[in-house]
Amino acid sequence: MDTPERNQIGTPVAKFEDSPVFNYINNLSPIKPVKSIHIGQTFNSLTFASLPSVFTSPHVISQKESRFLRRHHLSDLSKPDFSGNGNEGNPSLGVLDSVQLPECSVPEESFDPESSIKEVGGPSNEHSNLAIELPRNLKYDCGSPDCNPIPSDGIKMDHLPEITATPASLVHFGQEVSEERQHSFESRVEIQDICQVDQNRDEGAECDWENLISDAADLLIFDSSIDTGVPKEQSLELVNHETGSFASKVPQCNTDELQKTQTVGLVNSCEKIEMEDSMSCPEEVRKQKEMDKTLHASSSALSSKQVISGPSEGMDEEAEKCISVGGKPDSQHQRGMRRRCLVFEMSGAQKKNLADDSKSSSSVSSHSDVKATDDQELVPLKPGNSSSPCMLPGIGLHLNALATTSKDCRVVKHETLSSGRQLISMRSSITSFHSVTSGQLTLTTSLALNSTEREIGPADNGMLVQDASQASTFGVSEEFNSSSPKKKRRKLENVVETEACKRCNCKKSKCLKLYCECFAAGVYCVEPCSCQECFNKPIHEDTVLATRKQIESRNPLAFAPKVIRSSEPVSEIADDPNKTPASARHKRGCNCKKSSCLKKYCECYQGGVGCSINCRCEGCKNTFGRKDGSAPGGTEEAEPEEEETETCENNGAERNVQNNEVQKDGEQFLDRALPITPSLQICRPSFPLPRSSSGKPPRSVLVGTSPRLHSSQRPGKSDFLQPRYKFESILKDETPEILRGDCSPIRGIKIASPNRKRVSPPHNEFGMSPGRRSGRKLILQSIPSFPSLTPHHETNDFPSRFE
DNA sequence: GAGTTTGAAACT
DNA sequence: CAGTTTCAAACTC
Repeated sequence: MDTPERNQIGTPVAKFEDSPVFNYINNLSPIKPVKSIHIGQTFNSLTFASLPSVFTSPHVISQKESRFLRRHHLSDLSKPDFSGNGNEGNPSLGVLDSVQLPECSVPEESFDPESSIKEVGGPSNEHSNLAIELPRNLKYDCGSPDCNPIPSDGIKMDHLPEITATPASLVHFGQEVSEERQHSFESRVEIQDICQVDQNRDEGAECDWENLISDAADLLIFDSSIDTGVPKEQSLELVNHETGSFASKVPQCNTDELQKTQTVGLVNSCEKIEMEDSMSCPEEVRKQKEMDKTLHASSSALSSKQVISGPSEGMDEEAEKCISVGGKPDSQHQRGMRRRCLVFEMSGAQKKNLADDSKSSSSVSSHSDVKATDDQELVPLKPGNSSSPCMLPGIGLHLNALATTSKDCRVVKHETLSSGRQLISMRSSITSFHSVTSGQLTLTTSLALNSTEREIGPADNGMLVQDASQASTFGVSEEFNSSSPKKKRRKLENVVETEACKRCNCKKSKCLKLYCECFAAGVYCVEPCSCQECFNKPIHEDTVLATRKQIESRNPLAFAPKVIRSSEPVSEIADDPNKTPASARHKRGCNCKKSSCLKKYCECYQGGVGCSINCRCEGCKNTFGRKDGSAPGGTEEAEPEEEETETCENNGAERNVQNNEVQKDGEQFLDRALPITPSLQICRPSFPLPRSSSGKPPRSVLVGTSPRLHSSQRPGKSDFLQPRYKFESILKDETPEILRGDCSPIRGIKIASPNRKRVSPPHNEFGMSPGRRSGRKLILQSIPSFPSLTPHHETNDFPSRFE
């Protein structure tokens, strides 16, 4: 296969070389180059490992450049159309323009759209152009050249070659620069194949995918930067030679997007690369097999790279770069910014997930891999997820805890994916991740599950919410990934409704105090915010982080999720006593005096949870559960921490109910409960609860990266609740699914009671009810919520805990 | 949209 | 730790 392709490629190249002028002309007129070069280029880039030809031949370069430029132009052009905003303070745009102009003396701007139309051969409609441009623009914001999602078939055909060409060119560069890099690209390509397979399955969701892709592009960009790690610089340099800074950025983005984007052309190219044998349409089975292989390879590569690249700082820088590149002032752009901030971590997590998946159990491999890819895509979306403030309410400013982010991403996935598959993938990913860091797979897995569940919560709260605006994309992604889209949708909707619109109206706090909802949620302020003198923006990242640290130093729990939520919407909770928030409570409790805990002034009520012992409210009438225990739904809520434990143990029936709830919610509740802040998530899991006499875990130091860790532990009473849940979740996780059995109710009972008893050594640190709590507490301690963060500690802790 | 109420956060 | 002040959301009109 290689030889023939090479030959084919070679001829065109030679031609071009012969007539450089022709090339230049071609560049000017997008139509010709695309048609003539289409096949050749794709094959070339893909098939040829050695790219000297590319470099030698100005044609190729020019073409590439032109492509990049075109897209840029398109994005720019489209920008005004969509956003109507010029380049708002995006220096990058200006740079891009400058770059483009010199190279393409002929105004491609007007040209490009037309060219695209011409290429298509179909009737040229402005609408069609716009449609095309939109995806491009979106992608472009991300810096990705994906034309894949092009709506119209004809358009697709024409554009595909171009797209493929870019990636291919990238691949070439990588090869030349370093074999490692090439490997990474190939792996990416492989990943793309996987994505394609998924796409094939979900052909219906293409439209959504476009959005998703665009959204994900941001994340992807980060990933790319991370993935490339050292090689990244090389790639940048190479790119720079040709197109300049912009180009350099673009290729990275492209690669990332390519992975996620699923274009036929890409698929073919990928297949060619890896499968060279199967030029014909590859079968899904084959693809899957290959995907598995590729995933492993890619994941390994990615993981290694990630480890090397590490931290958020790099991430941030790149994020900024990407943003600058995207350089669109549009609301979307801002969203992207926000997401990035929040998602960042997500992206990293995604990468990790991939690697993890590959590493993770072979059994899951094929599915998990696929899932992983899907998850990645999903993750970005969610962050819109985020609750992810959006995505995640608390996820925190993002930058702080990268590790957390990864978890967050996972969590997000978890939420989206209620299906076993997803869970599995999650586990695997987590496990692998942990293994990398700490090396304790088994423990980590269980923990990971817990963490993931917990994480879900945060996503709901904050960061995820951010993307809520993009919920549509989510829905698509969710459907794609999850076997039970309905639930996911529901959750997403809820999230969107409740937290999606995190916005503040701060006037004096500069959005640097907990008064600011955005800041408190760990999210940057965004467009919808009407704050004044806002410092809670990526630009002031340092300030934000510093302030955050200060606040955390004062109160480690400051950014912890205030409310441990149940997954169910408030309405449901209220309606359903069984579902009640027994599991959900406000950590610190409220202090309401006049609102009777019946208004949103009450944080408990606002969080849709019942008041607990922790509350000092007066005249509590919280519909979700009264402080005195006379909760409408049940006594459960009344006194969350202590009562819950007691009730569970005391009342068999109640216990069952609770267990069921817990188990049911297990995923949901736990996630929500703990979740809000990534830091918290990390912290909690990683640290044993305060039971240790001091209350502050020694690990804090490790966790140390984020003060949050401390917070997680400290929390006093409320924390116990969380641990408990954690414990339950852990139990679930620990027990193999098979062993667990499907019967939820039974499961819950069995699992809960036995484990607790087992674990419960006689500890009454808190002086709570002795037996039960102590056991739970111990369990909680034993459970290292986040091994990954504190590998050493966890390793140490694990043996003792589990034993 | 302005003003009031409310309770958390911040401060002392 | 308690009391006070500040703040911004929630609420009312």
